[in-house]
Amino acid sequence: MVDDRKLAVLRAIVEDYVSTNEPVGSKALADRHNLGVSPATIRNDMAALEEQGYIHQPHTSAGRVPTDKGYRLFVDRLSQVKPLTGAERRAIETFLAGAIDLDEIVTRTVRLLAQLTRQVAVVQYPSLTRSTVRHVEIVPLADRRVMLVLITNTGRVEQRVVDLPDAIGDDRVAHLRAVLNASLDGCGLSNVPDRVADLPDRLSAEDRPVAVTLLSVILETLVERHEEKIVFAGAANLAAADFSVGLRDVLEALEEQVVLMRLLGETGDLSELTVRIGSENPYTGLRGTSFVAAGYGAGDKELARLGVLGPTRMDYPVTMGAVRAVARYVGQILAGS
Amino acid sequence: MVDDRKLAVLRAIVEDYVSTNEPVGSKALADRHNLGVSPATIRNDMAALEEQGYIHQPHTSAGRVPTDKGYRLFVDRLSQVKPLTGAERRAIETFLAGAIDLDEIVTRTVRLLAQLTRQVAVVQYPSLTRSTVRHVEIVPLADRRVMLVLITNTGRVEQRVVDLPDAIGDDRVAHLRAVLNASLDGCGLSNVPDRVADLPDRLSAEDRPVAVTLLSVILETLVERHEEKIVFAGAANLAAADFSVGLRDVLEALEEQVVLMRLLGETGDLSELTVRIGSENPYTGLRGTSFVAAGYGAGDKELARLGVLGPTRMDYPVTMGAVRAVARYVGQILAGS
DNA sequence: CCCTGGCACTCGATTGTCCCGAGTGCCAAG
DNA sequence: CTTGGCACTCGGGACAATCGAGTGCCAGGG
Repeated sequence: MVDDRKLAVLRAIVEDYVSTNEPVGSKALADRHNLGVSPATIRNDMAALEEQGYIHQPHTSAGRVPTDKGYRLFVDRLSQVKPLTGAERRAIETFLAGAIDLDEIVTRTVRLLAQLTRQVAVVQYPSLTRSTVRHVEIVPLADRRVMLVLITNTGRVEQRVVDLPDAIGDDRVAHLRAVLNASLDGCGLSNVPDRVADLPDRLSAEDRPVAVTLLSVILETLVERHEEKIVFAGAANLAAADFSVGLRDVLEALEEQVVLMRLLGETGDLSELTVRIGSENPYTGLRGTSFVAAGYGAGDKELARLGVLGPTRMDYPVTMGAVRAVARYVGQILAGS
Repeated sequence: MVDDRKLAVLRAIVEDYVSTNEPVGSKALADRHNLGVSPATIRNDMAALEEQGYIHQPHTSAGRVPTDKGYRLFVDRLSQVKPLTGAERRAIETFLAGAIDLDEIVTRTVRLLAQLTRQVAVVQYPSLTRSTVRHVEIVPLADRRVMLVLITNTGRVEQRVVDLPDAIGDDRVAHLRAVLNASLDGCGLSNVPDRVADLPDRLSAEDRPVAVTLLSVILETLVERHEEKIVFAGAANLAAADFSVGLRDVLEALEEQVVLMRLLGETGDLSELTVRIGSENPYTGLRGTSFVAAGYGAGDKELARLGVLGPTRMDYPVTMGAVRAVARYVGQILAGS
């Protein structure tokens, strides 16, 4: 039914359409790729492919264009991820190595990815929930006001100003700090609630109200900020692609954290690439776009995800190569810092 | 030369063009605005206005369109900033009041402004240089590694991980923390270099190398981060405006921190609105756009600026009203927190 | 002196028509 | 199963005609 030659034809159609952005006809195919058969034969194959929904013709007397299903088959079975050139690898490395803190790592990564793929790059901040507490700091600001700072092993810092029920002296601050750190140091963020459940009971009556307030803020921070921050870059590349229709929708989607969350949300194996094509996307405004995502993390835990959004008609092998490479390098950087 | 009636005509042209987005002719003007004169008279006035460069006709037999110079005159002398409605004010207030930290204030502000004006909003983070140190914190992470946290009176937090030349114990950390806070508390950030110049001399030989390292990082942070962070929102509104040409340039400009810096950069009095129209913009890609900016700050110091970017053909009175109002409210929020 | 109505003119946009060519589907022969 | 031939379809570009909004100018009137 779908023999090898038909697959070869489909591959050729995808490749040509991606590079020319014009519906591709049987003659052009026969010329450009040496398939060893005549245009007429190709026409027959095309008819079969269309019958099965892999390609589609915009109007009679036009060439064929791959459907989402066609791209899917292409990605799954007909293409190989294309590794980056040595020069590109080196560029990534030096560019990312210059980053001094988490913010900058993320910012540089997203720009890098956008530039590399000439599309829109999306990067999620390393997850709080999957990282561990490295340190808790309590900074007195006034008698009844402190700043609470949570530092994680991924270099992320969360801070909140807290108003306390009682005034509190430096010595008690030091004590609470010591207690909190003893309880939480190295603790996975998702385990924090368990770890601190009985903490107030172990404290003096004097310390208890303050501790309760602090703990509730800590827990709140962990929950509220569970919605992870996501940034994007390269919107200008959208305008270059001939996105005439729907550009507005795409821009809107990019500014909606929720939509981005859902885009990235799917869990996949680390170093496994996820490709979402056209109508496979969870959001209506993103029909017509495809999304290539990968998880990244320090060591072997997946901390967060990043990806690239572009027209359905994108160069999948190259894009996938770039995403995979960048994800790996970011992981290395995070592990090394 | 430019008598009152001509100005009225210019005002009418700007208003009509802004609302219809079509070149406006003499007949339409006579109909819609009761200027008390006939179309023929208006034609004469228009000819004069064109002669002086305030308006322009795309082609013979088309209506007139304001030039940048025309808009400039309109903004300077013919329009009044339009205050927001009560409902809008209340919405702003409640929306901004819910923010819990600086990041969220800025994020909410930029979204609010974008939504309010249906254009692209740009907000600069409150300047480090004009704020004061509220607290310096040193957090030991490992023997020879600490995290340095700088908290400012605007709620901004800067943190850096620092590798030290020597191992350092908790007691020495506490000592250094005390010394640094004693020197820097309440100090304007721009005065920090002076304030700490002689600090190493006042320390024991043992503490000196560590202190020097820390101070150099502090100074570095102040200088490097002097390039203030700028965020924007509402890019989708660009697509709605008929920006067919140049959209790409505009998006590129928005992602270039440098360009945004220059856009916002001009100093103006606090609560003074700056309007940059079309070719008055510092960046080529932004011809065709206008920018309305205002400074904001807690109390009477200007801390940073915010603004709105839109097509030259924008509703200036309304936009200016929104920018001014938002700037004031953000100031209040910052002052109150 | 300025305003007004009239009039001829310009020119972009719209509509309709025609034609071309790329590309198809089908069929009969190899 | 492949191939060459052939009739057919249909989008897009070129061209012409028409329409109408808007202008500039001029002569007459307050």
